[in-house]
Amino acid sequence: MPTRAINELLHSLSHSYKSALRTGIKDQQIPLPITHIRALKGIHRNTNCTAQSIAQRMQRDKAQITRVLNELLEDGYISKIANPDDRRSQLLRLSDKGMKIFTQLNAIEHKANKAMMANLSDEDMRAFIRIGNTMIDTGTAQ
Amino acid sequence: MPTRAINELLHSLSHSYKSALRTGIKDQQIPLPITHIRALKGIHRNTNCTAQSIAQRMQRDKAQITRVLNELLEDGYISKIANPDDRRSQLLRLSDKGMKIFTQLNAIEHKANKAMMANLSDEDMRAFIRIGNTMIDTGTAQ
DNA sequence: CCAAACTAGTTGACACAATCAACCACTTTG
DNA sequence: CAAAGTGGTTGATTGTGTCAACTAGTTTGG
Repeated sequence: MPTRAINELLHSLSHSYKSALRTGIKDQQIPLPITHIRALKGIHRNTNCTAQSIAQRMQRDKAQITRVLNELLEDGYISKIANPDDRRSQLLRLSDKGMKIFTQLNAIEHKANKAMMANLSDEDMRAFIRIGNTMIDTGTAQ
Repeated sequence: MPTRAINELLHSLSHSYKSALRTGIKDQQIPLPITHIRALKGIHRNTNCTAQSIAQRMQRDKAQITRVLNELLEDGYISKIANPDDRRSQLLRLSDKGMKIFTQLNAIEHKANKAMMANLSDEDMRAFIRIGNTMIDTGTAQ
Protein backbone atom coordinates (compact mmCIF):
# COMPACT_ATOMS: atom_id res chain seq x y z
CA MET A 1 0.00 0.00 0.00
CA PRO A 2 1.86 3.07 -1.19
CA THR A 3 0.96 5.52 1.55
CA ARG A 4 4.43 6.92 1.16
CA ALA A 5 3.78 8.43 -2.19
CA ILE A 6 0.99 10.79 -1.28
CA ASN A 7 3.15 13.57 0.17
CA GLU A 8 5.63 13.82 -2.66
CA LEU A 9 2.74 13.55 -5.03
CA LEU A 10 0.92 16.51 -3.56
CA HIS A 11 4.05 18.61 -3.52
CA SER A 12 4.89 17.82 -7.08
CA LEU A 13 1.36 18.35 -8.25
CA SER A 14 1.01 21.79 -6.77
CA HIS A 15 4.47 22.69 -7.97
CA SER A 16 3.75 21.55 -11.50
CA TYR A 17 0.51 23.40 -11.63
CA LYS A 18 1.95 26.60 -10.23
CA SER A 19 4.74 26.47 -12.76
CA ALA A 20 2.32 25.92 -15.61
CA LEU A 21 0.24 28.85 -14.46
CA ARG A 22 3.21 31.10 -13.93
CA THR A 23 4.66 30.53 -17.34
CA GLY A 24 1.27 31.28 -18.87
CA ILE A 25 1.02 34.40 -16.80
CA LYS A 26 4.45 35.50 -17.82
CA ASP A 27 3.72 34.92 -21.48
CA GLN A 28 0.69 37.16 -21.22
CA GLN A 29 2.58 39.83 -19.29
CA ILE A 30 0.20 39.74 -16.38
CA PRO A 31 2.00 41.16 -13.36
CA LEU A 32 0.07 39.30 -10.67
CA PRO A 33 1.12 36.53 -8.30
CA ILE A 34 -1.09 33.51 -7.98
CA THR A 35 -2.70 34.39 -4.69
CA HIS A 36 -3.88 37.67 -6.14
CA ILE A 37 -5.35 35.89 -9.08
CA ARG A 38 -7.23 33.52 -6.88
CA ALA A 39 -8.60 36.45 -4.92
CA LEU A 40 -9.72 38.18 -8.11
CA LYS A 41 -11.52 35.06 -9.14
CA GLY A 42 -13.22 34.83 -5.77
CA ILE A 43 -14.39 38.41 -6.02
CA HIS A 44 -15.76 37.78 -9.46
CA ARG A 45 -17.59 34.67 -8.40
CA ASN A 46 -19.62 36.03 -5.57
CA THR A 47 -20.94 39.51 -5.84
CA ASN A 48 -21.24 41.39 -2.60
CA CYS A 49 -18.31 39.61 -1.06
CA THR A 50 -16.17 41.03 1.71
CA ALA A 51 -12.57 40.49 2.74
CA GLN A 52 -13.84 38.09 5.32
CA SER A 53 -15.80 35.96 2.88
CA ILE A 54 -12.82 35.80 0.54
CA ALA A 55 -10.58 34.72 3.39
CA GLN A 56 -13.00 31.97 4.33
CA ARG A 57 -13.46 30.78 0.79
CA MET A 58 -9.74 30.64 0.19
CA GLN A 59 -9.07 29.26 3.65
CA ARG A 60 -6.37 31.77 4.25
CA ASP A 61 -5.40 34.10 7.04
CA LYS A 62 -7.34 37.33 6.98
CA ALA A 63 -4.13 39.30 7.38
CA GLN A 64 -2.84 37.86 4.16
CA ILE A 65 -6.11 38.61 2.40
CA THR A 66 -6.07 42.21 3.61
CA ARG A 67 -2.69 42.75 2.02
CA VAL A 68 -3.60 41.03 -1.21
CA LEU A 69 -6.78 43.07 -1.51
CA ASN A 70 -4.99 46.30 -0.80
CA GLU A 71 -2.50 45.61 -3.55
CA LEU A 72 -5.29 44.77 -5.96
CA LEU A 73 -6.95 48.01 -4.92
CA GLU A 74 -3.78 50.05 -5.41
CA ASP A 75 -3.31 48.57 -8.85
CA GLY A 76 -6.90 49.37 -9.75
CA TYR A 77 -8.18 45.83 -10.26
CA ILE A 78 -10.89 46.09 -7.65
CA SER A 79 -12.84 48.71 -5.76
CA LYS A 80 -14.15 48.73 -2.22
CA ILE A 81 -17.56 50.18 -1.56
CA ALA A 82 -19.15 50.81 1.80
CA ASN A 83 -21.23 47.96 3.09
CA PRO A 84 -24.65 49.40 4.01
CA ASP A 85 -25.29 46.51 6.39
CA ASP A 86 -22.08 46.72 8.38
CA ARG A 87 -19.91 49.78 8.68
CA ARG A 88 -16.89 47.70 9.63
CA SER A 89 -16.62 46.02 6.26
CA GLN A 90 -16.59 46.93 2.59
CA LEU A 91 -18.01 45.15 -0.42
CA LEU A 92 -15.57 44.18 -3.12
CA ARG A 93 -16.10 44.62 -6.84
CA LEU A 94 -13.96 44.07 -9.89
CA SER A 95 -13.15 47.24 -11.79
CA ASP A 96 -13.20 47.31 -15.58
CA LYS A 97 -9.49 46.67 -15.50
CA GLY A 98 -10.12 43.78 -13.15
CA MET A 99 -12.77 42.31 -15.41
CA LYS A 100 -10.51 42.57 -18.39
CA ILE A 101 -7.67 40.76 -16.75
CA PHE A 102 -10.09 38.21 -15.38
CA THR A 103 -11.02 37.05 -18.85
CA GLN A 104 -7.35 36.80 -19.82
CA LEU A 105 -6.71 34.78 -16.72
CA ASN A 106 -9.49 32.40 -17.49
CA ALA A 107 -7.86 31.58 -20.77
CA ILE A 108 -4.47 31.02 -19.17
CA GLU A 109 -5.91 28.90 -16.44
CA HIS A 110 -7.88 26.84 -18.86
CA LYS A 111 -4.71 26.23 -20.79
CA ALA A 112 -2.81 25.23 -17.66
CA ASN A 113 -5.61 22.90 -16.65
CA LYS A 114 -5.58 21.33 -20.05
CA ALA A 115 -1.81 20.94 -19.93
CA MET A 116 -2.03 19.15 -16.60
CA MET A 117 -4.78 16.87 -17.77
CA ALA A 118 -3.54 16.26 -21.28
CA ASN A 119 -2.99 12.57 -20.76
CA LEU A 120 -6.04 11.88 -18.62
CA SER A 121 -9.23 10.26 -19.68
CA ASP A 122 -12.42 12.04 -18.73
CA GLU A 123 -13.08 9.26 -16.33
CA ASP A 124 -9.74 9.60 -14.58
CA MET A 125 -10.14 13.33 -14.42
CA ARG A 126 -13.48 13.07 -12.73
CA ALA A 127 -12.19 10.41 -10.39
CA PHE A 128 -9.24 12.58 -9.43
CA ILE A 129 -11.44 15.52 -8.61
CA ARG A 130 -13.87 13.44 -6.66
CA ILE A 131 -11.15 11.73 -4.60
CA GLY A 132 -9.26 14.96 -4.07
CA ASN A 133 -12.33 16.66 -2.73
CA THR A 134 -12.93 13.81 -0.34
CA MET A 135 -9.41 14.19 0.98
CA ILE A 136 -9.81 17.89 1.54
CA ASP A 137 -13.09 17.45 3.32
CA THR A 138 -11.73 14.86 5.70
CA GLY A 139 -8.62 16.95 6.25
CA THR A 140 -10.42 20.14 7.13
CA ALA A 141 -13.33 18.49 8.87
CA GLN A 142 -11.60 17.72 12.09
CA MET B 1 -16.62 18.85 -17.65
CA PRO B 2 -15.30 20.40 -14.44
CA THR B 3 -11.94 21.59 -15.66
CA ARG B 4 -12.39 24.59 -13.41
CA ALA B 5 -12.07 22.64 -10.24
CA ILE B 6 -8.57 21.29 -10.70
CA ASN B 7 -6.70 24.43 -9.67
CA GLU B 8 -8.56 25.10 -6.46
CA LEU B 9 -8.37 21.43 -5.74
CA LEU B 10 -4.60 21.32 -6.01
CA HIS B 11 -4.21 24.40 -3.86
CA SER B 12 -6.48 23.07 -1.18
CA LEU B 13 -4.88 19.67 -1.23
CA SER B 14 -1.36 20.90 -0.75
CA HIS B 15 -2.53 23.34 1.87
CA SER B 16 -4.39 20.68 3.81
CA TYR B 17 -1.47 18.33 3.70
CA LYS B 18 1.06 20.91 4.74
CA SER B 19 -1.12 21.87 7.68
CA ALA B 20 -1.52 18.28 8.74
CA LEU B 21 2.23 17.76 8.57
CA ARG B 22 3.03 20.96 10.37
CA THR B 23 0.77 20.25 13.29
CA GLY B 24 2.31 16.79 13.61
CA ILE B 25 5.76 18.30 13.50
CA LYS B 26 4.89 20.85 16.12
CA ASP B 27 3.41 18.20 18.39
CA GLN B 28 6.65 16.25 18.23
CA GLN B 29 8.80 19.34 18.79
CA ILE B 30 10.76 18.85 15.63
CA PRO B 31 12.28 22.18 14.67
CA LEU B 32 12.43 21.62 10.92
CA PRO B 33 10.47 23.21 8.08
CA ILE B 34 8.97 20.96 5.48
CA THR B 35 11.51 21.49 2.74
CA HIS B 36 14.27 20.42 5.10
CA ILE B 37 12.38 17.31 5.96
CA ARG B 38 11.93 16.42 2.35
CA ALA B 39 15.63 16.90 1.78
CA LEU B 40 16.48 14.66 4.72
CA LYS B 41 14.25 12.00 3.28
CA GLY B 42 15.92 12.31 -0.09
CA ILE B 43 19.33 11.91 1.45
CA HIS B 44 18.23 8.85 3.32
CA ARG B 45 16.72 7.27 0.25
CA ASN B 46 19.68 7.35 -2.04
CA THR B 47 23.09 6.82 -0.60
CA ASN B 48 25.90 8.66 -2.29
CA CYS B 49 23.68 11.52 -3.30
CA THR B 50 24.90 15.05 -3.93
CA ALA B 51 23.28 18.45 -3.67
CA GLN B 52 22.65 18.28 -7.35
CA SER B 53 20.86 14.95 -7.26
CA ILE B 54 18.68 16.14 -4.39
CA ALA B 55 17.77 19.27 -6.30
CA GLN B 56 16.80 17.23 -9.33
CA ARG B 57 14.80 14.75 -7.34
CA MET B 58 12.90 17.48 -5.55
CA GLN B 59 12.61 19.57 -8.69
CA ARG B 60 13.78 22.63 -6.86
CA ASP B 61 16.28 25.35 -7.52
CA LYS B 62 19.80 24.35 -6.61
CA ALA B 63 20.24 27.61 -4.71
CA GLN B 64 17.39 26.70 -2.44
CA ILE B 65 18.81 23.24 -1.91
CA THR B 66 22.24 24.62 -1.06
CA ARG B 67 20.75 26.68 1.71
CA VAL B 68 18.62 23.88 3.05
CA LEU B 69 21.58 21.50 3.11
CA ASN B 70 23.80 24.02 4.83
CA GLU B 71 21.24 24.48 7.57
CA LEU B 72 20.89 20.74 7.98
CA LEU B 73 24.67 20.56 8.17
CA GLU B 74 24.90 23.33 10.76
CA ASP B 75 22.30 21.62 12.89
CA GLY B 76 24.15 18.35 12.63
CA TYR B 77 21.54 16.31 10.81
CA ILE B 78 23.79 15.49 7.88
CA SER B 79 27.45 15.39 6.96
CA LYS B 80 29.23 16.18 3.74
CA ILE B 81 32.09 14.01 2.66
CA ALA B 82 34.41 14.59 -0.24
CA ASN B 83 33.34 12.98 -3.47
CA PRO B 84 36.26 10.93 -4.76
CA ASP B 85 34.89 11.07 -8.29
CA ASP B 86 34.41 14.81 -8.55
CA ARG B 87 36.19 17.37 -6.48
CA ARG B 88 33.48 19.96 -7.11
CA SER B 89 30.83 18.08 -5.19
CA GLN B 90 30.36 16.35 -1.86
CA LEU B 91 28.44 13.24 -0.92
CA LEU B 92 25.67 13.65 1.62
CA ARG B 93 25.01 11.33 4.54
CA LEU B 94 22.62 11.37 7.45
CA SER B 95 24.29 11.68 10.83
CA ASP B 96 23.07 9.67 13.81
CA LYS B 97 21.01 12.66 14.81
CA GLY B 98 19.63 12.78 11.30
CA MET B 99 18.73 9.12 11.34
CA LYS B 100 17.00 9.49 14.66
CA ILE B 101 14.84 12.34 13.51
CA PHE B 102 14.17 10.54 10.28
CA THR B 103 12.39 7.74 12.05
CA GLN B 104 10.33 10.22 14.04
CA LEU B 105 9.42 11.97 10.83
CA ASN B 106 8.30 8.79 9.23
CA ALA B 107 5.79 8.30 11.98
CA ILE B 108 4.46 11.82 11.67
CA GLU B 109 4.23 11.61 7.95
CA HIS B 110 2.50 8.31 8.10
CA LYS B 111 -0.03 9.82 10.45
CA ALA B 112 -0.58 12.81 8.19
CA ASN B 113 -1.01 10.53 5.20
CA LYS B 114 -3.51 8.46 7.09
CA ALA B 115 -5.39 11.58 8.14
CA MET B 116 -5.64 12.74 4.56
CA MET B 117 -6.79 9.37 3.34
CA ALA B 118 -9.03 8.45 6.22
CA ASN B 119 -12.17 8.39 4.12
CA LEU B 120 -10.68 6.79 1.03
CA SER B 121 -11.04 3.24 -0.11
CA ASP B 122 -7.85 1.45 -1.06
CA GLU B 123 -9.03 1.55 -4.60
CA ASP B 124 -9.56 5.30 -4.61
CA MET B 125 -6.23 5.84 -2.97
CA ARG B 126 -4.41 3.87 -5.60
CA ALA B 127 -6.36 5.59 -8.34
CA PHE B 128 -5.50 9.00 -6.95
CA ILE B 129 -1.81 8.23 -6.84
CA ARG B 130 -1.81 6.77 -10.31
CA ILE B 131 -3.70 9.69 -11.84
CA GLY B 132 -1.65 12.26 -9.95
CA ASN B 133 1.56 10.76 -11.20
CA THR B 134 0.29 10.85 -14.74
CA MET B 135 -0.46 14.55 -14.35
CA ILE B 136 2.99 15.30 -13.03
CA ASP B 137 4.67 13.39 -15.80
CA THR B 138 2.77 15.17 -18.52
CA GLY B 139 3.31 18.50 -16.82
CA THR B 140 7.05 18.20 -16.49
CA ALA B 141 7.57 16.31 -19.73
CA GLN B 142 7.37 19.25 -22.04
C1' DC C 1 -29.71 51.06 27.79
C1' DC C 2 -25.12 50.01 28.53
C1' DA C 3 -21.08 47.15 29.44
C1' DA C 4 -19.04 42.94 27.84
C1' DA C 5 -18.20 39.94 24.31
C1' DC C 6 -17.63 39.43 19.65
C1' DT C 7 -16.45 40.43 14.60
C1' DA C 8 -14.28 42.83 10.24
C1' DG C 9 -10.41 44.53 8.92
C1' DT C 10 -5.67 46.41 9.59
C1' DT C 11 -0.84 46.39 10.91
C1' DG C 12 3.70 44.58 12.41
C1' DA C 13 6.67 41.04 12.70
C1' DC C 14 8.45 37.03 11.23
C1' DA C 15 9.46 32.34 9.01
C1' DC C 16 9.36 29.71 5.03
C1' DA C 17 9.47 28.98 -0.10
C1' DA C 18 10.86 30.04 -4.72
C1' DT C 19 13.47 32.09 -8.38
C1' DC C 20 17.04 34.68 -10.85
C1' DA C 21 21.59 36.08 -11.83
C1' DA C 22 26.32 36.20 -11.01
C1' DC C 23 30.08 33.77 -9.64
C1' DC C 24 34.10 30.22 -8.36
C1' DA C 25 36.14 25.88 -8.76
C1' DC C 26 36.50 21.98 -11.20
C1' DT C 27 35.65 18.75 -15.31
C1' DT C 28 34.82 17.52 -20.00
C1' DT C 29 35.32 18.10 -24.82
C1' DG C 30 36.98 19.48 -29.36
C1' DC D 1 45.05 23.55 -24.03
C1' DA D 2 41.14 26.71 -24.58
C1' DA D 3 36.23 26.75 -24.45
C1' DA D 4 32.19 25.10 -22.88
C1' DG D 5 29.78 22.87 -19.33
C1' DT D 6 28.69 21.39 -14.40
C1' DG D 7 28.35 21.38 -9.07
C1' DG D 8 27.83 24.33 -5.75
C1' DT D 9 27.61 28.98 -3.40
C1' DT D 10 26.00 33.66 -2.61
C1' DG D 11 23.10 37.86 -2.93
C1' DA D 12 18.93 39.79 -3.86
C1' DT D 13 14.22 39.80 -4.30
C1' DT D 14 9.41 38.19 -4.34
C1' DG D 15 5.78 35.48 -2.81
C1' DT D 16 3.33 32.67 0.85
C1' DG D 17 1.65 31.63 5.40
C1' DT D 18 1.02 32.47 10.36
C1' DC D 19 0.59 34.81 14.83
C1' DA D 20 -0.46 38.51 17.84
C1' DA D 21 -2.04 42.91 18.89
C1' DC D 22 -5.04 46.49 17.78
C1' DT D 23 -9.11 49.79 16.06
C1' DA D 24 -13.65 50.46 14.99
C1' DG D 25 -18.06 48.82 14.72
C1' DT D 26 -21.83 45.25 16.16
C1' DT D 27 -24.38 42.11 19.10
C1' DT D 28 -26.00 40.42 23.38
C1' DG D 29 -27.41 39.81 28.25
C1' DG D 30 -28.48 41.88 32.49
